[in-house]
Amino acid sequence: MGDITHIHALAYFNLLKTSGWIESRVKEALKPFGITHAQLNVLHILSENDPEPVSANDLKERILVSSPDVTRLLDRLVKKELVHRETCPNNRRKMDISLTGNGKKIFGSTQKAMKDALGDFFKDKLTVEEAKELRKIMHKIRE
Amino acid sequence: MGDITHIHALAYFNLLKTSGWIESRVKEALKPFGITHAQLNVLHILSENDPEPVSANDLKERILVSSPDVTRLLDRLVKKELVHRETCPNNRRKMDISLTGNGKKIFGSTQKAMKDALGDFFKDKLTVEEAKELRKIMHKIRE
DNA sequence: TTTTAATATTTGTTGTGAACAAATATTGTT
DNA sequence: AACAATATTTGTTCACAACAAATATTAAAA
Repeated sequence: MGDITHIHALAYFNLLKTSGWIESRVKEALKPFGITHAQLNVLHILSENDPEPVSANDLKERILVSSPDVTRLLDRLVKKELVHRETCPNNRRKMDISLTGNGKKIFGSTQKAMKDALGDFFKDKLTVEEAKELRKIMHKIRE
Repeated sequence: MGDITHIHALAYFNLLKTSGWIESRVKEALKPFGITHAQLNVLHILSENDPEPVSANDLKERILVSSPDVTRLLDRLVKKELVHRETCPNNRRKMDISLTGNGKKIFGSTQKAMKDALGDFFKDKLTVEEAKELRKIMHKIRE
């Protein structure tokens, strides 16, 4: 049992380390666009739902950020004109958040830049079988 | 080739997602101790070297934080009396950083709390084979 | 229908950390 | 002694986290 714990602990620390390693590469790739990883998450969610708008509350839940901060995260994206924010006509408590034309364009560019920056990872580092296995394990952990 | 990229991309996004998931659990586990993940990293490095002190510069390199911020990160730990900081007698440019008695105690408690918080992950979620495979893949990515 | 409760977002405040430039102190080199 | 290299600190600005509290709108109850 001691052994099991040790092996699992090593895997866990490696996971955090690798994730940090990847995140620093992502951050570097995002620098030219002047947006952060947190902001990219928002653009990603909005892009998935496009052209349907998403409410701030839905964003809050999908981004795992406490609700008070979504407003200010969006403030920055609105200021950069990447995101459009207007009160929902059906329920005037809600805000409809969606990508602007520029937001879509920038998001597309970041996706491309991230693929370039992570080229090694996508192409060379892992075999298809390993990538599949990795994905399977990730799902099992969060189960 | 399109398929390969897609599978690898899915694995990559899952890795970031899982890492975020784990980090949020770690953060929750650390809350009672009033220290952040970044601060825990410092305590971890100091604990590995204990009782030998570590210079701020060595910390900087092992923690992947730009040098200007190590000072203020340490400021907070010194203020909490978890860390001891004094000028190195051999080279008075350097600072010797080490754990205080309380720092060691708190670090020990956090390790225990983290294991409890991640109990599912350590024990139930992955088999020993999967944990080994995960660790192998993590190493391959950072290679 | 007025009151009350629930929902959705915003505002204020404080603390932490990232990024960059610049200052200081100490040591090593010419 | 002058100059460069090393190690840390300070200043500044921004992003984000955490918590409490305020506001506006809608839904439900009396």
